[in-house]
Amino acid sequence: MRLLIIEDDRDATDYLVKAFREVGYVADHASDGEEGQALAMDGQYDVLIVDRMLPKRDGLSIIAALRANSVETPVLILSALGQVDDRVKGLRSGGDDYLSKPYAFSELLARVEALARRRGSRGEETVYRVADLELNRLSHEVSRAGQELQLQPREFRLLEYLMRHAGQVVTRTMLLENVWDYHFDPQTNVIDVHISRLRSKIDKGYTQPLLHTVRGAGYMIRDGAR
Amino acid sequence: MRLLIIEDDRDATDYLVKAFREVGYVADHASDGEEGQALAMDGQYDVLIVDRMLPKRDGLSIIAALRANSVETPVLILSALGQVDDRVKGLRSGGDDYLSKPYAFSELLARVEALARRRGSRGEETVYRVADLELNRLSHEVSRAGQELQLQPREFRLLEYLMRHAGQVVTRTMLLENVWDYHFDPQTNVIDVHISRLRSKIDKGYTQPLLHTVRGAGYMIRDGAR
DNA sequence: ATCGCACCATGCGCCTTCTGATTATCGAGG
DNA sequence: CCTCGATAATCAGAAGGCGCATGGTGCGAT
Repeated sequence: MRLLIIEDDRDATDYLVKAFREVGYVADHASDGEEGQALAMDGQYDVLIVDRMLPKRDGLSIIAALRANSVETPVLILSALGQVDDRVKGLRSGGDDYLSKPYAFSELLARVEALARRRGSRGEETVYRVADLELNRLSHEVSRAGQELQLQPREFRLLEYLMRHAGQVVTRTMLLENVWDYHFDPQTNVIDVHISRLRSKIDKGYTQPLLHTVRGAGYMIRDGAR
Repeated sequence: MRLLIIEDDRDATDYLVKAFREVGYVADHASDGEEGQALAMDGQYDVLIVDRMLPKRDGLSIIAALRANSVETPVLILSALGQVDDRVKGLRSGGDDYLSKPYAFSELLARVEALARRRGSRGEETVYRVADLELNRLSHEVSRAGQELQLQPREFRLLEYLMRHAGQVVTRTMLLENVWDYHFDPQTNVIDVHISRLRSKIDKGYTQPLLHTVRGAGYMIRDGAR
């Protein structure tokens, strides 16, 4: 699940990004209305979380602009206490939601998931499975053929991302963005190193390798039969 | 047990939330009908406590909307004295309940528990057990291998929350929200400190540690084969 | 006024992650 | 089929970060 948070309060944003990441969601953020709108315009997000009051361009006008360009990503509006006016009501009828500050993260999470579900985006599995390889996102357990494996945090995120996109080639750039939160090329072989270590844990000793290198493109995890 | 209180009177709400928390229930709240309905729609609660008179959308219409969406969470209606009209009576026959203000909290509690029980909801265990570690939510007693342990209040809440989610990684954000009621990052190591203290009480001197650190993710309690 | 609990700050130690060099593998073209 | 350049894999050392423990401070309760 990909989220975009458009919010100018730095602390609040950091807190949210961290919290969403902890539960395994990818959260980008924008600190003003223009930047946020530009990002959201691609329609690559499952849910947008938008502050009512923003520099450069307020939350409601962003939504209007998106809808005018037929970007139908559901939006959850954050508003200061008691600030919910009639326009917000109007928006809600469009299928979106609002939440007034202060709020509990768990509440926000619940609503975000509700929005995503309503829209039909799958609610995110708790267990990923590829052949006899299993990853449990709640307990952070990973096993192959029933054998428990010990992964490091980064390796876990890496595998989680790969398994979420099982059967698809995952590019290095995708990994940098979503597993490392790098938005630039580190010019090193970080990825290779971790792929190597991960591979030694999940594939070593098994006849059927699951983590495949796609030369020149990236990596892919899948039941190698075929 | 998870409760949702939909009530616009701030003081009354705070009082209830606190009171329920003291007896170990998780109580969310919404201050108007729309917000309440949105929250309740997820069906994540065991019982709803709904004021008759609410801004934006009155209590009965919320219930109607929920039932229309086949959300069958039992509802207890709070109504001003003598306000019990026929429609409310109708609801009662359907298995729900009402209570007129003013009321005693103990009575409210009893009815809420009755509703939860009638529904067959797993009413919430009163004793959590993980391996030889036991926590009694009613008596606030904690013991390991039959040995009574002395916990501080905060430590108790912490352990209670961890044990409720035994076998799952509990993130720092979850702890901040649910054990500390912080909705921001305190930028300190409060959690670490209390985990440390708790650990020294429940794990020190035992060969089998139960409270595990999941580096980069959070903490988890479980019968730690491993 | 005193006690005790919760919180904060600091420093330490270990584990994870990254780096950079080296070796291996791939694939295309001669 | 061999060679060569490019790409990927491996390895081990280093540094940084994260989590842990301890002692100190403040505040609320008794």
